[in-house]
Amino acid sequence: MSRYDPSVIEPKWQATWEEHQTFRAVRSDDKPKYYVLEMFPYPSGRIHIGHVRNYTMGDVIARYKLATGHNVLHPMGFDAFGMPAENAAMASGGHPKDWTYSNIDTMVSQMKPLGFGLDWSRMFATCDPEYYGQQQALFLDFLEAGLVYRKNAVVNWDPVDMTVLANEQVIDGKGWRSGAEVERRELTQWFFKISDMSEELLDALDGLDDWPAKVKLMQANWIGKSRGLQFAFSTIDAPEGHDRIEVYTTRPDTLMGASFVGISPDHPLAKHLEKDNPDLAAFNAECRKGGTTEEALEKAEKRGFDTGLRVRHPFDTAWELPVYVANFILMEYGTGAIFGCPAHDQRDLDFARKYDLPVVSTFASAEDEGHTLPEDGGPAYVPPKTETVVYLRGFAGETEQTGTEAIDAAIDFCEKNGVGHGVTKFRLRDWGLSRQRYWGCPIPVVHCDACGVVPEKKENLPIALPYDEDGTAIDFSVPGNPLDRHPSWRSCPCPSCGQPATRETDTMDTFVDSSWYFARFTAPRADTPTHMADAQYWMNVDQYIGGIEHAILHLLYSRFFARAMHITGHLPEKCKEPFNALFTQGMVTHEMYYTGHAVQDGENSIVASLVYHFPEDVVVFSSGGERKAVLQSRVDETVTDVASVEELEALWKLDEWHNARHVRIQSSAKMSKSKKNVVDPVAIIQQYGADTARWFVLSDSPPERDVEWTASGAEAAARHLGRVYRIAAEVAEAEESPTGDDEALLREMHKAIHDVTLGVESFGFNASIARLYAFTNALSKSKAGSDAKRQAAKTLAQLMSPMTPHLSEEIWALLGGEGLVANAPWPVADPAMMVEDTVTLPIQVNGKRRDEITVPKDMDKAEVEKLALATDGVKRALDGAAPKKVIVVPGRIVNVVA
RNA sequence: GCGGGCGUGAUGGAAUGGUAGACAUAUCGGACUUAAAAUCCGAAGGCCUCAGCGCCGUGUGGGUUCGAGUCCCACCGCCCGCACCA
Repeated sequence: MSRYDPSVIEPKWQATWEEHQTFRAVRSDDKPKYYVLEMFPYPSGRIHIGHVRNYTMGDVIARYKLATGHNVLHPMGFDAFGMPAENAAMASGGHPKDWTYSNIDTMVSQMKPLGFGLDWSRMFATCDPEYYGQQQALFLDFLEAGLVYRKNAVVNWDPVDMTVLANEQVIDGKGWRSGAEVERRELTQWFFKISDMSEELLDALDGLDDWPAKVKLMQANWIGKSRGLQFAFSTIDAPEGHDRIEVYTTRPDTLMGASFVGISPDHPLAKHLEKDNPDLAAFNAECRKGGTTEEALEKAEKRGFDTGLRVRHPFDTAWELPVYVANFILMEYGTGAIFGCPAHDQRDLDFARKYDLPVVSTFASAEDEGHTLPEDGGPAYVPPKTETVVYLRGFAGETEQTGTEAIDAAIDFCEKNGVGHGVTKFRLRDWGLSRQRYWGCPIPVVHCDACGVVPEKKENLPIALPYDEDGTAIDFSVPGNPLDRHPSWRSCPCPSCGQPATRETDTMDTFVDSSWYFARFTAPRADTPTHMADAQYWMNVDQYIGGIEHAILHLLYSRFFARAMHITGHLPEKCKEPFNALFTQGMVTHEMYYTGHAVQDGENSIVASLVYHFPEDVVVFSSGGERKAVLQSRVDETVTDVASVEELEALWKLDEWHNARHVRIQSSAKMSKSKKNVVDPVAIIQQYGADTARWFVLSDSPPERDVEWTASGAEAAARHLGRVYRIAAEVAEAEESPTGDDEALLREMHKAIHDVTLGVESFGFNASIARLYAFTNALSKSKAGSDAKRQAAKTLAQLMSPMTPHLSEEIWALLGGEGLVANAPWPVADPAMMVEDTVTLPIQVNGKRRDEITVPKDMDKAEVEKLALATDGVKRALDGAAPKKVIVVPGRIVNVVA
């Protein structure tokens, strides 16, 4: 009998699938379609074990759907634009294009051995001119539809690298690469009008039933809807043009507790006042400086500057309030000005205490009446808006009402009395898409002295990035955007007047590339962005799978793009929400190994350092119930003939004695190169085969949770697959034998079909695999006849085929299965076979299990009750007393109440 | 601070309100073997007066129920997201 050898069978079946084009997606009306998509990878150069997990999950779904009679679309591509390619070019010469395409080649060659059922004929990279040219066409259509516009915006500018930085790239106020102090600079940038769709993007979340609640919540928070009152304070003796200060508040019910007005250092009034006030100018400058990171803001002290200016309270013109410039007020939110109500806002209270401003309560707790004034050092009284409170200084609505009711009443009152109006605000800003980078999709517009900003003509698309067509290589050796320095690329005729003009050199944010690739996969070679019939057929994505880290930006942008593409006629109406179901998978983690080293540094000081080691360089063993580890190299060197744990132990102690070279084990964490706690999928496949890797990453943890990669787990998975092969081969080669205990095995089989199917359909892959282990054990021990065993083994191959497709094909062929297991119809569980004729019922007395009875499954309740009461366990527990009540749950349990 | 989630053996984890710990890892014992690996068989939540017809047990305390890991309330702990958001 041959042995299970993945290195032989895996390439063989991959070639067979390729030959039969098993996974080619073809449109046809005779079958329902199913579109399964995993978030496409960035071509960093190597695939990661996390990719293996992600794509295996998608592949399980894809293969299962194929077996259940669907036309399956399961494509793969690369999110190929972005900074790393440019950084690589800057660091080590070469060109981002060469770097990227070479990485893509490598990664494809690493992915193919995993045997994913992908339609590779649809593959593209977002840096293909065929792709980004269509993206430019979309941009032009969006422009025409008013979905893109240009405006001045404040950006983080790195003066050394000469580029705009995203907020995430600013660390402690310095550029993440250059370390230079980041400047605020106003630039003209392109923006997508995503904020126009705030309300719709928020409301539509409700319809996404198959999205994780967590993701929907994160998106809702990001969009950040709030209802409040916008009104103005009139100023006293203010500079011209500043006779009013517009403020926005979500708590207009606390208006009678106002004690100051605060404005942002960037507020026009603050900027005006600082001209004649050097102290204020200094204060404002100080506020503008400093980190813009959340952490820095969190720690920053709340500081204010009394402008000396005063305003009148809208309800009482005799009531004057001071105006402060305060460092915690953001110009970007609301109107850049607030009124402070210290009694009911902690931040305002801190501020009021610091500058000795009055604290006036407007409402009190309904329970302990009276005292709501924050005691010295006590917190502000901020109950949930849903709580009913007693208004002490109310002006609208009942005396006793909830915060929400009071807010509504206050807005109503103010509108009727001409003090402002109710407004709904969103936190969501327009999406700035301009980047001063080379390796991105060029924005297809031209700047003409005569005509201004002119869109390119569609027939001139793609506006391709220059490579070295005219003999001029792109120069990445100096900072800044190479497109700006290119001698000829910028020059072009104006699409409108034909006079010499210059191209826009900004490129698009890479999030644009990933905001519509799912639609492009439905017609990847079309000469328009999409092909309507194909989009109509294949869209939406039925199941989208990816990391939670994309919960906000990528998914929100994609939802915006789908709507914008519908408006511009590139997607049908039904695609406005492009992802029907979303699944966010967990990471693959690994424990970490390090040794401590003491190094003499100078004469007297000793510096300790940690050195991390790769898992393959470490031998982990167990001693006295404790897991310990030594370096592989030490084992080889000094004890080539280690025969026992004790000897290894001795080695351990020796090492410890020497210089603490023993390996410490640190608990599992996300794999990272710096911690060396990585396993390389390529090495794993070479060692165990793709099926083992696939089986393992699905087996031990629920898919949404992190899974810890362990060497023992991987070996166990490999052993199990070897066992399955062996059992199947034995069944295949067994002599014909009469029927034996067939029914027991077939019952197990149908239960396995049922449970595995349920697991696959509900992302319970770990549960499916546990069931497959149990079914394998049952088959192994079965005394059934050869026909039944053969049938069970074939079913096992089918049930395993989404997870371990190569092994399954091999077994299927071995057992004489017809065609490919990939194309075989998914087995269906027979309900009749899952119900036992007799059932064993546990008998409880007062909820504690005391005995059990085995009865025919349809025995009537009275009969069951009689038998239950007659059992020894029940008699003993009742001790002669009569039961108060007996509950019989047919087929489940009997509970006697004593 | 706000919002969400999770607490089950040594470990990863199973359990439509119905026999808690499936399945796997690690561990221990046995068979086979010169030996090891591989393979096969078996044990195993804790406690006790240690195989019984016993007690306890799903973070802690309460509640609902004939019956709670599961539902409700409070607390403790951990994880994640958001946040000078007016």
